[in-house]
Amino acid sequence: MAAAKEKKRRKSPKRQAVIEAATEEFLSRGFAGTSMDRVAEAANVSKRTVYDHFPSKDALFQAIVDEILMHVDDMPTHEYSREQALDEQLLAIGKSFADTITAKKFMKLSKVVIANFIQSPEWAPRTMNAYARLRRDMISFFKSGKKDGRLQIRNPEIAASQFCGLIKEIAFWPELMAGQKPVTSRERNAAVRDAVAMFLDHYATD
Amino acid sequence: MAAAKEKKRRKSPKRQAVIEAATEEFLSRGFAGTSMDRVAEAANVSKRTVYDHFPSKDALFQAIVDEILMHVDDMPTHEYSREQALDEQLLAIGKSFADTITAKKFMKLSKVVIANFIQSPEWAPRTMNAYARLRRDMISFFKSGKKDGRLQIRNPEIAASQFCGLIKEIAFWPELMAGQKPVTSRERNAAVRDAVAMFLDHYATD
DNA sequence: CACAAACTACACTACACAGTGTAGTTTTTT
DNA sequence: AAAAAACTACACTGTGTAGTGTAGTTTGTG
Repeated sequence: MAAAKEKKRRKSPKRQAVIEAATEEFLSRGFAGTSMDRVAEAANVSKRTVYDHFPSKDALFQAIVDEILMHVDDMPTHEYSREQALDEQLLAIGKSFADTITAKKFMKLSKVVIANFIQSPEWAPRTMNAYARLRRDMISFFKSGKKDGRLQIRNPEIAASQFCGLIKEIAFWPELMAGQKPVTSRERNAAVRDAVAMFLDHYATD
Repeated sequence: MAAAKEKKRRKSPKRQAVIEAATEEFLSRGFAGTSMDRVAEAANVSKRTVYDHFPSKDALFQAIVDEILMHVDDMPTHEYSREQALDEQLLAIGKSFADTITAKKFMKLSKVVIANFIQSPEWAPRTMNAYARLRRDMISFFKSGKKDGRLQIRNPEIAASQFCGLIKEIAFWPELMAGQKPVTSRERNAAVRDAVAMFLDHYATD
C-alpha cells in the first residue's frame, strides 16, 4: 500500500535486469503465476537483490505497470482542425487509438491488469487513469467539432465511448480474450474505417 | 481436462450447498483466491465431502461456470419481422442483450472467467461458445434484414460486433473494470437507444 | 588504498493451500 | 433391521512461495 520513500541507489546495473525479467514474467504468467524466485533467476540476480530494490512483489508489479503505462503518453496527439476534412481527422485519431491498444505490450499488460482488478481493486484507479488518457484527445476533439458546428453531439464523452467501443469490440477484445488470433492490421484498419463512417453518418451535420 | 464419468450419487443434499457456497466464493474472490477449505466451511460441509462430489478445484469451478452459462439460454429470442419497425425490433434485441450481460451473476462470472482465460486458455473455448450464443440471434436478425432489403449490411458479423461494442463500451466494461459504479438501468437503456439510432442511421436503407 | 554501495549464496521462517487416507457416524434405502 | 450411501473429523503429505537474516564478496569512487 505505502510507497514510502524511493530508495535511491547510486548505481544499480542489476535493477534494470530485474525490471526486464519481471516484465517478461508478469506479462506472460500473470501476477499470481509469477514467483519472485523465478524473477531473480531470470534476471541472473540473487533473490535478495530483487528485494533490495523492490520491497515486495506488489511494489515490483506496480513499478512495471507504471512503466508500461508511460508509453500510453507516446500516442500522438490530434488537435481539431477547422480546415481538414472530418473523416480524415477522425480516421487518424482512430488509427492512433487502435494502434496503441493493440500494441503487444499494451495488450499483454491489459490482460494482467484486468485479471488483477478483480482481486485487488486498489490497483484500478491509477490504471484507469492511464486508460482515460487514451480518450482525452478524442473527447476534446469532439467538443471542438461540436463548437465548430460540424458535429452534432450531445454528450462528447458518450460519443467517445461509442467510437472506442466500435473499434475495441473488433480489434481489441477478440484478441485479448481468445488470445489466439492476432487481429491483422488490415482488419484493424477496416474496423477504424467502419467506425468513422458509422460515427459520422450519425453525428456529422451535413 | 478430463471429466471422466459423472459420479451419480443417489441423493446428496450437501451437493447443492457446495455448489452454492463455491459459486459465492469463486465469483467474489476469483479462482486463485478461493480455497477449498473455505468453500467447505461456507457450505457447512466437511472438506472431504467437497472432494467426494468434485474431484478437484478445477472440476468444481467448471461445474459452476457451466451452470451459470446455462442462464445465457434464458435470454429471449428475437425473430426478424417483416412488418414491425426496424428500430423497435432492434431496440428489443439490444435491451435483451444489455440486460443479460449486465445481470449480476453474468457480470461476476465474466470477471472470473476473463481473469482465468489468461492463465488457463483451456477454459476459453466452451465459454466463448456461450458468449457467441449471445450474438447468434443478432446476426441472423441482420441477415434477415439484409435479405429483406431494409438493412444495407455487408458483413452481418461485423455489424453485430459493432452493435455489441456500442452497448458494451458503455453498459458493460465500465462496471466490470471499475467494479464500483453499477451502471443504472436508465443509462443502460440510453446506451441501447443510442446504439440503435447510430446503427440504423448507417445501415438502414431509407 | 579504503570505504561504501551493490551484490551473492544460502539457509530459514512462516504460511497457505490442494488433495488424500482413514476410522467412525448419520441417513437413506430396501 | 441390515446394508449401502452420504457424510464428518482430523490428521497428514507435499509443495510452492513471500519475505528475512546474515556473513561474506565484488565493484565503483574519492
